Amino acid sequence: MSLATKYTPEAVEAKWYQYWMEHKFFSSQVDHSKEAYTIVIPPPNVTGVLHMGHMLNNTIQDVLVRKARMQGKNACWVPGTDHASIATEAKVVAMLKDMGIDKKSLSREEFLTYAWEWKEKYGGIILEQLKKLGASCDWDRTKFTMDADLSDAVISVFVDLHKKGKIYRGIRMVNWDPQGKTALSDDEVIMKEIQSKLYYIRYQIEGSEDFLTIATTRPETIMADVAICINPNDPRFTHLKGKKAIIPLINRAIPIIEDEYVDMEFGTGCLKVTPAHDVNDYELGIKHKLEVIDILNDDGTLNAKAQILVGEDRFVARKKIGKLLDEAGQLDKIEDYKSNVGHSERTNAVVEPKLSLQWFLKMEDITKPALSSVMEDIIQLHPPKFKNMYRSWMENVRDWCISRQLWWGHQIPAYYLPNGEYVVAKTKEEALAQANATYGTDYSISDLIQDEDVLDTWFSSWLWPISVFDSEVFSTGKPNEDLKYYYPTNDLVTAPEILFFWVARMIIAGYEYLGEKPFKNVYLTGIVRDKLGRKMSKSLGNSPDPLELIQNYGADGVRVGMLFSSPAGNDLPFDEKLVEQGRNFANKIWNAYRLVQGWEIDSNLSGDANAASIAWFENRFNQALTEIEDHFEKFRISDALMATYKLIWDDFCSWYLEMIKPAYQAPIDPATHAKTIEFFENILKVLHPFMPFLTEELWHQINERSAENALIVTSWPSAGSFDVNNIAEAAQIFEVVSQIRNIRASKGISPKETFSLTIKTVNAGLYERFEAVLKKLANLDSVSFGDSLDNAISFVVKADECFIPMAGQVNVEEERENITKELEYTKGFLQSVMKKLSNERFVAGAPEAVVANEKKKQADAEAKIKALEEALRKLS
RNA sequence: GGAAGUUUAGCUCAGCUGGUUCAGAGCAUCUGCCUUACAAGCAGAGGGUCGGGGGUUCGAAUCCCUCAACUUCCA
Repeated sequence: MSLATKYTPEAVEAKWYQYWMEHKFFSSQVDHSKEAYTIVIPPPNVTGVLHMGHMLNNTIQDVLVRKARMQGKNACWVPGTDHASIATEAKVVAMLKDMGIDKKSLSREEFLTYAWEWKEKYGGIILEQLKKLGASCDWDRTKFTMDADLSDAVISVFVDLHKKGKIYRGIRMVNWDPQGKTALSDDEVIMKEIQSKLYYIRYQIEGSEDFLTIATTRPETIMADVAICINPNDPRFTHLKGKKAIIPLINRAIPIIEDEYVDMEFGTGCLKVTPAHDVNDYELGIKHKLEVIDILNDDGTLNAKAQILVGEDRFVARKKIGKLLDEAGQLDKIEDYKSNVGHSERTNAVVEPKLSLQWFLKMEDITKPALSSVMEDIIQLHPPKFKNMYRSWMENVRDWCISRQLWWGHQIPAYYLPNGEYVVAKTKEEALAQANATYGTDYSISDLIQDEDVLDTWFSSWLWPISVFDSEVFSTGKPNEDLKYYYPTNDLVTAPEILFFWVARMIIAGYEYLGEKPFKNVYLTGIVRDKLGRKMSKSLGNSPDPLELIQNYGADGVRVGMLFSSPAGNDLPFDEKLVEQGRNFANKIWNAYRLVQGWEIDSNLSGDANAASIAWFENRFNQALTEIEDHFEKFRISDALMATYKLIWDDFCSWYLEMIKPAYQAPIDPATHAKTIEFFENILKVLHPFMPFLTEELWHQINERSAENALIVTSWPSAGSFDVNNIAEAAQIFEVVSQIRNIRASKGISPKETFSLTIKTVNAGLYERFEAVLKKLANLDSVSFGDSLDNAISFVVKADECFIPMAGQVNVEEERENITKELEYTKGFLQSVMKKLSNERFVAGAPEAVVANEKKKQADAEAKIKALEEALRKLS
């Protein structure tokens, strides 16, 4: 019957997770008699291993799901993984390289075979790790973004949007890695500050002997210039308006255009416009309808359009052209200059802005309902400060480039025809039929060539809240039973970093395909950082191994540690101390149970002495639960946890259990015992979402229970009403206890030495009700009422004077000093109150309740002053 | 360069529309305790001019202006 003095999580956690799985507590089926509560997991990358960010994110989801389940809702948490085109392809390429295989030597099919093998082997690791955390996902519903049905959904959506005219092919500037010969996403580009040079080049004005000078870091691109741009407000250049300039060395005339975009302060105030090789210039080119001259090959060498230096590498060309310009007398000077230059994360090559043909989704119309639903709080962001960011992005949204030059992913269902046209269809067969019908041709399957590229990974994950339930609705338009029941989902928990990439796009897809929001609440977590404030990352090696943490502190401890200091949207500065605190908390509860389970019950005993304590805790529990519910309501999860923590540690353990605890080896009365077990059970219920393993273990220790009575499916307690007055009275008693303990501590008197307490009060009834508690907690042999005592240490609580006789031990000077100090403070306080009350404008202007309050403060302070003054008189 | 946010105890943060216990919590620190549930613990204590300055108000951590520092997003 004796339990270990320390809680050991390992065995307990494995046991209960298996138990929950066996009894299918995580699984959810459509059940119209119950309200659905749905969360879809932000699918982690298949390349991923569990990191601290996942821990935080999934702990929050599990807390929400477990609470909803206990509240009788049909809780469904759908897990899954994301195929992560770029990251996975990079992993597979690296793996092949280790095996001595070059990706270029493989066909697409061969490569994909390796990729799938890799996915089967490593893709599920992260989900297994989530189980260790206690995640109560419905594992039977596990999905992968490249599952056949989900892929089908992605292709249907592409075809559909293309048919609606929302998807088009267009030119776009991408980050090109000339070494890897591939486009990079912005995330794969690392900006580095580079010491470079600013070349000042002289361009002759057509039909005159004048020159204008332009500063550029990229002189090798002058052959691609199509205009010179000046700021129309710049008085230095008014004479150039409408003229033309001549590109040095190749002597091509280009127009001088005007745009306020030009920074008059930078360089010479003149800008050369090279649309093919600079993003900003490209925009400028579109605005002014300029042609585009691309002088670079894919490998970064100059092509024939450059006319000179053809075949030279861009950096070699830069040096050479500097020399040529100098020789031609058209190089004014060269200055040192620091600039930020993008480098390829993988090859470290300097990234070249390059125009290429890509697929786009028109965003202008499709985003409208997604913007308004968030602005009108139909979908609520927590914390709401992210609404601003969301709006600015949605209002300035650019068309979404959805193609990627990769193989791992959903291949774009566009088929090119020998006649130079293309068709978009779900299958090659359909494409063929469509092609022949449209163009009156007689092509065969082998004439069709499918687009090489795959779709952006977000183009599949934006369908996630829909496609995990119903992958066919995109083509049929008819939602299945699952979708009708579970959609819209309730809460989405994710990181603010992907608010635009993912969250916004899910909202867009939700309205586009179902005319309904995908979720009601978006809880945005912070970033987990190390003590130095750095983001935790594998490359820095500053992230603890989550599984090791679970091993060392228990899953419950880790969950609590993660949540302790993570208000929504705020970064979490992680410190192992937090997890230790979580572990200690688990141990505290474990020991509280050890105490309670060790009691013997004597049915002859009366529980009268404990009635006041029981009544107080009942009130306090209901008060705390009300607060906790309020925190949950507002998605203040860490506050909800802290309130629970304090309820258990401070109120239940430190006060309540001490109040009712029988003397050593003495039995307890049945009424108190029963009540205490009831309180304990309620506490376990409230704590379960945060610490599922420990609570389920103790739940079954308290009583043998059948599966349907397991804690995970027990109903959540509802907060009853509570008597604030009773709680305040108890607080007054606690204050007296603390004061007496303080006297012992400051005078070095052993807690074993008993005191007798005399109280001067008009409210003796209160102290009588709590007499047993006072005696036990302050170690008193008697509590009596009466007038002031001599030779006693005194203190004042509210307006009541308390005396502890202490012949010979009273240091009169010290006592006087203490009381005087408090008296001074109280007088000062009273003065400030009186100042307000004597101010007519305050009395007239402030609300009635505020004035009444000040009057009450006045009365309390006056009573206290009276008591203190009397105590002081007694001393002399 | 454009926009937003943050600044309260040693650390991490609460403090809603100005007015109870308005200066709080947890951790950390200090002191005393191996008191038979728990030293992963118990009891007690100290600690802040609410970033600086100005203003509005009877009254400002809270509203306004300004300066400074940090962070993030966009370019």
